[in-house]
Amino acid sequence: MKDKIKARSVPFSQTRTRHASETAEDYVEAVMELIEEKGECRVLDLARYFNVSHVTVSRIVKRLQDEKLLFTKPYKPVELTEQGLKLAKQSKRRHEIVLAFLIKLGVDKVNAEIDSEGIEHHVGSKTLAAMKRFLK
Amino acid sequence: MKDKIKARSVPFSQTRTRHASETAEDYVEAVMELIEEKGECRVLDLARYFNVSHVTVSRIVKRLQDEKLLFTKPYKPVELTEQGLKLAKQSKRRHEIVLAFLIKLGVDKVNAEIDSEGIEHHVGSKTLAAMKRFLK
DNA sequence: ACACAAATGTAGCAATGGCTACGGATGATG
DNA sequence: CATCATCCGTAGCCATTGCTACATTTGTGT
Repeated sequence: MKDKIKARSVPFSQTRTRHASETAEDYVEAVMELIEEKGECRVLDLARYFNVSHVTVSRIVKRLQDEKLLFTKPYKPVELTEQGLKLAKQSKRRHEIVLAFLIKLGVDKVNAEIDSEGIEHHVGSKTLAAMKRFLK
Repeated sequence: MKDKIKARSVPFSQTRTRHASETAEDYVEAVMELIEEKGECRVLDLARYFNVSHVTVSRIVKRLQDEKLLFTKPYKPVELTEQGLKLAKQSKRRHEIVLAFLIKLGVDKVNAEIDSEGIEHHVGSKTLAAMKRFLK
């Protein structure tokens, strides 16, 4: 009798689309942070940061270079493009808001840090705005 | 000079671990919902639900069957195991809490639905508890 | 200048989740 | 009971993100 399937595809498509750029956001944010902390960002720094092998990092770095988010040369440090820096600042800000939000909500710091890493990539502008209102 | 890299690997590992089970949670929840709505859950129902091809669905169904979350036979409907049903109920409940939370926070329904799909998989027990407190 | 350790790159494998194209199974209808 | 549309499975492709093992580059120190 062909009951209609609830149109849940939209939320899921959105989620999948965001998945695609999660890595990019995490990486540019990490590069910015590492450059601030150490003056430069090496492949191995990123590998330690994300707890993955340097091979995984260098492949992703290559892809993000194609996407013009960062640039590097063989055996040289990784640097952000203007576009990459912009994305990094945006991501960091959103990350900070989500983290502060969870803490104000009453989550302990450790869990707030863990959950905010996962949550931040799925927070749309409306939800982010609501979190900002809550923080005031 | 070897500045120490902040131990961010823990949050990221957690996030990746959760990624691994996101698909499982989405699928068992969808199967439960479709059985409730239509009496049975076919591969094509899931394909329409997630807006992916039936091939993708049947491969994932096969994997989840190996993981004892659901079971099926060729050309037959998909059903949940006890374990799968338990996970589905858990996921659904968490999903509902996150959704209600976002709405109470002031996010409109459309965006709350979209974001809750992505967020729910990254909400740990502490954060979930905080959301429940907020709902009261 | 050489030698060695650390950093990076390359080759190649696995798992996951997308897809199209094609073929077999099922079930409803004439 | 034959036919046909729908459903589902299989083959085989791609991209992403993991990995180990091995090769190469860099830079430091003797």
